[in-house]
Amino acid sequence: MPRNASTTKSDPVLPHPDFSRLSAIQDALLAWFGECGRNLPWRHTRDPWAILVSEVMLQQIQVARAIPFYEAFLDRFPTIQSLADAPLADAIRVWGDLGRYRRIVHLHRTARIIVEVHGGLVPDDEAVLRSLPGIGPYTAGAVACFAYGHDTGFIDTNMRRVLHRVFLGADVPAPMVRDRELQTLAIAAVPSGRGWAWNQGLMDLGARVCTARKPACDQCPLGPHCTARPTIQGALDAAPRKSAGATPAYDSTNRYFRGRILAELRAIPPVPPENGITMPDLGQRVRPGFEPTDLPWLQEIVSGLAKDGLAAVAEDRPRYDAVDTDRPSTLRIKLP
DNA sequence: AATCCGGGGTA
DNA sequence: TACCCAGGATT
Repeated sequence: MPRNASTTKSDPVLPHPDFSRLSAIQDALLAWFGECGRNLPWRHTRDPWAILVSEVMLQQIQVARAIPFYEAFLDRFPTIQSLADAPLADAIRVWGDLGRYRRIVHLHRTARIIVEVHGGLVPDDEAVLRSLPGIGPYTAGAVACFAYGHDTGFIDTNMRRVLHRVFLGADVPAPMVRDRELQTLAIAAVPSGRGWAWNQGLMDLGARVCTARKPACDQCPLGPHCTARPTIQGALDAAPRKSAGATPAYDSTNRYFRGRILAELRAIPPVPPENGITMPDLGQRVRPGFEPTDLPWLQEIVSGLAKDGLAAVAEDRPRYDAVDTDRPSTLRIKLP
């Protein structure tokens, strides 16, 4: 594969990927996947909408955790139209406490764009997919392959590790391998006509055999063909330690309180006369011992949520407040 | 290039 | 505790 010849001067020169046994590797992985592949809900459908929902949910969220959320979300929003028609607040409620809440805002926007611009059909072109909110190189490739059967290549954290080890070896430092180069490799490795099973199999192998910490090389169907196998243990032992300082307790982080605040906002009934919650009330609900001096801290986090499109801030005025100038305006927070 | 985003599982 | 997980947007 003439990959190095096409790289620019600024790119590091990588060892030539070993494709000499590509055919045997393809056969071995496809056979293993047929026998040992995971049984996952989104593998029983080719509905592009269901595939898109699954891929967005699975971005940095573990498979086992995503499954119940996937079922519940599609039960409530079985079609693109149903999500596009729904208020964002409904979508946020159905997303529940899955986390990564900006993604439901992006998915909601994407559903509306697909309805308004693409005739309600999920695009099958990766470049078009990448132009949609919340869809990057991985998700675009996954939708093109898993929904439309395109023989395309893409990389997630599992596939990156497997392709790196099998074709480049353990001696190539991970930082040297750029995403674009590895994606080029991924595309070149896809067996013609078998892209769906190949890419699903790569992910399963990375999740169950070729794991980050303890790869089970003796049980790996690609073991005899793997470039990294002879040196993988030494490379893992020599892996540099990353951490520099103590990580703060999670329940003191911005992230934790974003989740807590959104849980409170979701719990507010979506029907009148409920109209959000005041800042002091919100503070007392999300943080024990909340005091008025903590209001700026809370305001900061709420502003961040509002900037992400996850919260709306409205002034709650009495009906004839034009004459009531002494009354301080009260901010009420709710879902957008 | 670095940081942020949630939360749960694991060694 | 620190790392890991079917990434992407923002600055």
